[in-house]
Amino acid sequence: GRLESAARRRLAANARERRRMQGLNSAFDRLRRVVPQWGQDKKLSKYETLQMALSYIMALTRILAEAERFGSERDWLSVPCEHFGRDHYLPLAGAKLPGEGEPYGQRLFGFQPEPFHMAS
DNA sequence: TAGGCCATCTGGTCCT
DNA sequence: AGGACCAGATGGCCTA
Repeated sequence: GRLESAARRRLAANARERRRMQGLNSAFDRLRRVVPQWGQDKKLSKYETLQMALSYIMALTRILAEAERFGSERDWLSVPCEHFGRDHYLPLAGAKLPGEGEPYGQRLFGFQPEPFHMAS
């Protein structure tokens, strides 16, 4: 009777939770596809995906800010890539970067994992 | 075999 | 009341 109904509700809740997590995971997959994966053969973990998205957004923001400084699009397009230096610009197309051996994330956009701060 | 990452189950809390 | 969200526990799989 009541025990059976409770068990049924628990099972339904489990299924909902499974679906919810699957939705979350498919969102992570979508994010993985738009985040750079420079020569990385195995997929980024969830944590790495979030960190990479953060670094990527910040890098793009930096590039946009640079573009603003150059006024017109024509001026911007004529700027040689070398202008930005290694710290500001990294080649696309999954090229292997110098400094292999280093942890993956640290080669990208100067990515450094930051310790979390506990909310108080 | 230890450590990292993950999926799933579960109970608690909040919201509608 | 029921669903969504969350965090802790647990067990499986993989790699160094």
